[in-house]
Amino acid sequence: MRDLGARVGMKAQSLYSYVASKHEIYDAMFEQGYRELADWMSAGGAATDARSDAHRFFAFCVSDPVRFQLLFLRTLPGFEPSPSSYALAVDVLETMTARLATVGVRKARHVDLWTAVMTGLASQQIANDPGGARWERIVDDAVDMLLAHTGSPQRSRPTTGRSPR
Amino acid sequence: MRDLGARVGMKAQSLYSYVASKHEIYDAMFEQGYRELADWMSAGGAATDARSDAHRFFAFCVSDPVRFQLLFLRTLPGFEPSPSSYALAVDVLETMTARLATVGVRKARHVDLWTAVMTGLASQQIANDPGGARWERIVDDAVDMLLAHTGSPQRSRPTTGRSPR
DNA sequence: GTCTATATTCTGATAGAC
DNA sequence: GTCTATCAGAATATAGAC
Repeated sequence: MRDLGARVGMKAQSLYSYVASKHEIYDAMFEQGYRELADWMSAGGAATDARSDAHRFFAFCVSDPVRFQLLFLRTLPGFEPSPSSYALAVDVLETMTARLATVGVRKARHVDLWTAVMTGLASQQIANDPGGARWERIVDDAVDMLLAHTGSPQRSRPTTGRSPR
Repeated sequence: MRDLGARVGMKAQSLYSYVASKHEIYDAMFEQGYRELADWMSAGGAATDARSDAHRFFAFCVSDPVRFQLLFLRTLPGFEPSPSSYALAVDVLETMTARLATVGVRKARHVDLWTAVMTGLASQQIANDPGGARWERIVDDAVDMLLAHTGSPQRSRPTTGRSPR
């Protein structure tokens, strides 16, 4: 609270004129994070290319490790999003599920697999090669693998000429 | 430190007869965690079945979320493992890489892809379905997908009769 | 709308008695 | 080897002056 106050030119105590508690701030950040995700993904245009979508999501994750931790790792001690914030998160994730359906991913288990793979790539990048690109470089690889396994047959191997190995 | 002291029947201050600082404890836990991982994986016998290896690793991760966070997420503020602990971690991970080579995964980028997928599955399980099995259920699926993409041709589709869809 | 003052509790850590 | 006593500072939060 002191750090935050300093950042906005206030004493920590003055922040309590605006929010009731520290967790209320976490909750607002959680909600804002998911709104940013929705904006970020829709800014990429219609979901037609699985690779570019994956790169957009990956970039969103690694561009703000703290936000990534808040939205996807949920490791903040004692924090749980409020029902309304959680509902927003579910809503945004459903929109992303719809984008996946566009490239032929329709089964719930396959959507779960996509989220696990993409967040896994991002978390390893953040944890083990911050500032680098070691896991970013295999995003394309991962997308091809996922599409081959989960996508509709006709879109599972787009002819981009960049297939790995 | 007070909680820890209480757990071992001591005042927090007495712990400082054994360790110099809290971070020294973190470091010991980090080292112990990787030793446990090495023991856990080797207890599964020789690495011949990618699926059972994957399930072993997944179980190791979700069986202790705090340890998982310490070893693979690295989100503890201010903590970095000591050089010797880090060296141990690298060593254990190399042993796991050797296990992967057994099932035909030899390229460094493919090893990175495996770790990202497996830790991704575990972190999603821990964060979004603690105590459940939503992501555990797709471990087999993920292994088949990974092997098809990264394994040696002859082992990429083991005839277990459980291949998904 | 922001401040000072303060309450309360907790944090990691040290000194020194027994 | 563990204790009591204590420290210095940080945490979240409230009350009330200006």
